[in-house]
Amino acid sequence: MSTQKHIQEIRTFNRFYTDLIGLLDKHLLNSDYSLAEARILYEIFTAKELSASDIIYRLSIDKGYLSRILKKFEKEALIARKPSADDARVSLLSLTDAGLEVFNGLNEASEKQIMALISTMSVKQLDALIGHMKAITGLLGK
Amino acid sequence: MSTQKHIQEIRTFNRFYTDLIGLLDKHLLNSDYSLAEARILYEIFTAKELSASDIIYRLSIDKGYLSRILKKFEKEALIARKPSADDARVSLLSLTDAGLEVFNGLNEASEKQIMALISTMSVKQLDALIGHMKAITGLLGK
DNA sequence: AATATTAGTTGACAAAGTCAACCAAATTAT
DNA sequence: ATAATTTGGTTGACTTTGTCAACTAATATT
Repeated sequence: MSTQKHIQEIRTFNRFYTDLIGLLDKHLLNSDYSLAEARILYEIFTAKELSASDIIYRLSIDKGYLSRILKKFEKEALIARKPSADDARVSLLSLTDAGLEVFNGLNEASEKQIMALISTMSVKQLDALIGHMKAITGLLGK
Repeated sequence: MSTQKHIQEIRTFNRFYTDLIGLLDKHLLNSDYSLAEARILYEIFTAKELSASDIIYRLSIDKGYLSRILKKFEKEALIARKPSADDARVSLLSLTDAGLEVFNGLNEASEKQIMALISTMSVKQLDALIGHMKAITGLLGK
């Protein structure tokens, strides 16, 4: 692959996901949740039960910030905290039914944003994007 | 495609790009530029010459915020403003050599972040991701 | 020529995120 | 066992990021 072409692919890819971020930010703005909040809900959903520290580790988020977001989530009844049997300092977090509903709503909205973005791209651009992902995969020997 | 599988793909995809956003945010944090700033540089790079209004239109960014960022860019000599011949209210923006250098640096750093993320994914996950993009493309009749 | 629109700047503010100090529980060293 | 250190989490004070409305100057509309 020529360097020139490679640079072009990087730009295509960067362009794609920065646009995606823009769209995502916008749709989250219309929702009542920030990107950080959406990511936190995702972590809790995926793990079923985890501690605040786990989230800090996975998302590299500030613990003070997280603490406040979790407080808000609890107030909105999106999450439940159960004291850990192993460690009295720790609360185990899980999504409530309301939390799951919010999480699903955010995911569905994301999907729409992705489709909206992809629909603005040409077949050529899409191919370039997929090709670039594959190229990276190849570079990594997978 | 079964609904269950479809939901799973959406989640894979959402997960991928929200993680990407997290990484991107972090690397931008280590740089001296915010995501908004990176996107603005991208626009100016792509268009060669455009007005602040063009950027507002393309990125749906607040004009007050943009105004301040452009002021900062000008102070750092990343951009040049040339009065438009057509409209005396408008300045046409372009990247300086310094601005181009910053833009290239940000792009390169992004690439590293993408590779870092992809390297954590399994072949199966990557296939799912690419498959999902293709599926969306197919749904859109491309 | 009067009126309305548009491009861009600025001030005041709100939201997002960071940092350091702190408390309580757990772990390690002595 | 207990003193010293580390870890999980909360809070207050702060910075950065982003929004909104008011304003000026130039352009477009009637």
